[in-house]
Amino acid sequence: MKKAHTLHLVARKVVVPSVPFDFDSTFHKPDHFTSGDNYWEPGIRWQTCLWRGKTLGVKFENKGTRRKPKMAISLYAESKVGTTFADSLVSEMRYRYNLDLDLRGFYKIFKDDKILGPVIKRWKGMRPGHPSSLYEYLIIGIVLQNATVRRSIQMFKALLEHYGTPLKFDGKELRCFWKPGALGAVSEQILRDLKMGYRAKSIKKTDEYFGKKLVDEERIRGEGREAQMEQLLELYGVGPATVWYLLFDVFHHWDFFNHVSPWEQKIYSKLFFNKNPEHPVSVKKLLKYFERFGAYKQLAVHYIWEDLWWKRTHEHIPWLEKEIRV
DNA sequence: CATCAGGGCCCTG
DNA sequence: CAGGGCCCTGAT
Repeated sequence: MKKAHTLHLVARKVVVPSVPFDFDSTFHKPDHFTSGDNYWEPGIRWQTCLWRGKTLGVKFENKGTRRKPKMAISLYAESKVGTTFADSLVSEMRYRYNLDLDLRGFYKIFKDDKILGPVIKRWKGMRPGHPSSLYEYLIIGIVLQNATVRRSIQMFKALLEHYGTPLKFDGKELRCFWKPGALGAVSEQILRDLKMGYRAKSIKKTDEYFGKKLVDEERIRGEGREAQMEQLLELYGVGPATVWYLLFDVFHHWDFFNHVSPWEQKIYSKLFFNKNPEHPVSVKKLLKYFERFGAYKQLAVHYIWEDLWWKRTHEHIPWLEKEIRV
């Protein structure tokens, strides 16, 4: 087993997110299952981050309130980092967690909506977002494919345990993602032995492609949705389901909703139509229903989705347990 | 015990 | 452009 690298506090920055801001629902998504690269408790999130080739520990702390947001970002590294580096990391986090997102338009339209209104009230200030780079998200997306939650977690943990770097910082020991290309010496068979199944090929190809720096995430961010979609679909192992996740989580499109996977279909059917999983509402009908949320349809469903998962953290929901199979 | 579908995608015909 | 095959796992 690899020995953990000990990191030291090298920078600390204060960040003021846009108003309103809810720290916990932004930095902890109960449906993003724990995998050993992050840890959350109310008011604090620890995570690892591979940024510009460095393996880092990052700690986010809530130092404000919904209406007067303020937070601290502490950076832990093996050796000193420059101001430019620290600033670039903070700016990346602002992007990934949507800390500057203006939600006022969304709230204004839907604050009195029968379904969304109460949810908005509960989660006012929650941002969508995802901690991963495009490469990292693709690996996660691949292990999500055609697998139940439990199996996906098992696959991701196996990868992180074998190829991730253990980091020790601020009393936590968490694993950091490997560099794109790091799986070059790992054969497809080895990945199969880690029970990746046929996904092994996609993981290999993705790693090889990103290792050669054939994808410029920054550049793709600057492009329009259609162009982004086209390029993402060209990647081996990426189809409609994965692209739909990517466009929301990595590229922050709130208005795009064209795909519903089978388990989500069952959950939406219950949530929006009170239909049991044995008789789910058709995908077509669900998509049509989401049209009511207009330019915010994906964001709206995210709010309702997260509301459900938070509910699950303090309440047993039998029909949901049956669907997710953690 | 055997069989089968699943948070999809690729590839073949 | 429809559908078979794929890894593994848990449900039946």
